[in-house]
Amino acid sequence: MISIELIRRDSDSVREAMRKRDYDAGTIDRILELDTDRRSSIVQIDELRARRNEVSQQIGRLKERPTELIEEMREVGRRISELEGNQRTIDEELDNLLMAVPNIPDDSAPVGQDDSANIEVRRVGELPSFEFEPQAHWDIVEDLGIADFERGARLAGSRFFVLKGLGAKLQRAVISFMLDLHVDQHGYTEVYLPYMMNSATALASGHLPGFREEMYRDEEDDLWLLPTAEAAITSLHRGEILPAEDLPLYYVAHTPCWRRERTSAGRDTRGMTRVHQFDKVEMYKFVEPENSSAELESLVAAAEDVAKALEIPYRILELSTGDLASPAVKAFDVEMWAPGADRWLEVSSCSNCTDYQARRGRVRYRPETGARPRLVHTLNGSGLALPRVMISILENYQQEDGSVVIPEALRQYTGFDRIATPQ
RNA sequence: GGAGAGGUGGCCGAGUGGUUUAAGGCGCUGGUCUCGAAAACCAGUAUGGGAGCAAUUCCAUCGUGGGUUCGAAUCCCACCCUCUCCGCCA
Repeated sequence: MISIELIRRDSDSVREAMRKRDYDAGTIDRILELDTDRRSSIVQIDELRARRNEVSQQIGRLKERPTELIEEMREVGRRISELEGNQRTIDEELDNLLMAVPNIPDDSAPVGQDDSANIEVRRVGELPSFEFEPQAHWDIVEDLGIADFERGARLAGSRFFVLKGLGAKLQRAVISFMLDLHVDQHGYTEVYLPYMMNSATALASGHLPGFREEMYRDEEDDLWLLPTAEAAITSLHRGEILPAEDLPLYYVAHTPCWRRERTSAGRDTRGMTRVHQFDKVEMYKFVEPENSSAELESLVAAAEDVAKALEIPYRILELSTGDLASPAVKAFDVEMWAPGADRWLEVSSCSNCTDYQARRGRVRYRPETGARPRLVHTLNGSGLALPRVMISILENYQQEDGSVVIPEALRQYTGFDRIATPQ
């Protein structure tokens, strides 16, 4: 949520920002209208309440019940209820609109309508060349018997998969490797989270209302399966006022992520490039506002470190204004090279959300004793998404004999250095 | 799932319809005293929203949301959470 004060103070620049994001700027006018209504309604209600408070105290001090005053206050009470009902309607519409407005893109973010306007910032590592025709991961996993899409579909439907034998163990190893790297090299604190969240949590991160159709839901208990750990971690400090010395807070979590993928039906249908359930290691930061730009850089660096350690070629893209997630003001994607499929795969998205989520979740800190609380800034980034990292490992490290060599950095976690025999 | 007990400010804790603008204590901040500190004493110490150039002032908030009443921390209803016991269970 962006601040209503900003919309009041500088609605033109907010409208301009919405245009950059291809978001309907018309809602800004409606918000301003409702804000005016809301404030005049508050003035009326508060005046009546002040009068009622005063008179009621008077009545309490009197020995006898003044029936005329009581009758008058009864009428005032009726009027207050009426106005309150009206204001609830205003507040509800205002909240709904405000909650749907995306964050203001950073001035430095490249302006564009969609991902075609993203900018490649840098490319690291040499693309591998093969003496043979490199296979795509869906063939590699089938030949080695380490993943099973048919049985995944049998259990849960299309776009679910089963990992088997050394394939399952490889994923487990990569998870441990990434968690350790972030904890040991970058100072993150590991957290284990509920894999479900309530609506208040989804609202704080901005996944409600915007991501509603993408999430799986348990209606009966008002629970949502995490589409990403980011949603949960945002609410770790929901409603808190943190002491300044606690900041910055760095968290890292491994969770499965569930997505309905309704909007991308038909895309990436082969293999495990785009699936309904995938594991991810997620990094998340709560920081002081002044530092969030620098913190975004180091967040990207931590994500990159995984690719570097695995010795897989990757590139960094800066997202255009039209491709930013709604809480983000600036974001970078990390894409790993997949030589078998002959394409880049997005394995991470690192975003600075400034105070957008902090305002929704009321996550604040006190700069110094006695000072007024301020909203923190939050950042999130994958570090990294498992299936696509698995794909990159399999496709980059495949051998002519059909086996796959395990990257050096992973071997202490896997306990094996090659997957050669079918599982 | 069943029964019972609870949820009050940063913390402890009083408060069962009206000078409660939430007692008292602890903590914290500032001050006096001191060479300095401790102790003692004095003062201050929530969050959000509104009006106002401002000083200031008003409103809301005692788990959450409704309700009763001129008036609710206090009474009623629903829900959430914590604790104890029982049941079930990895």
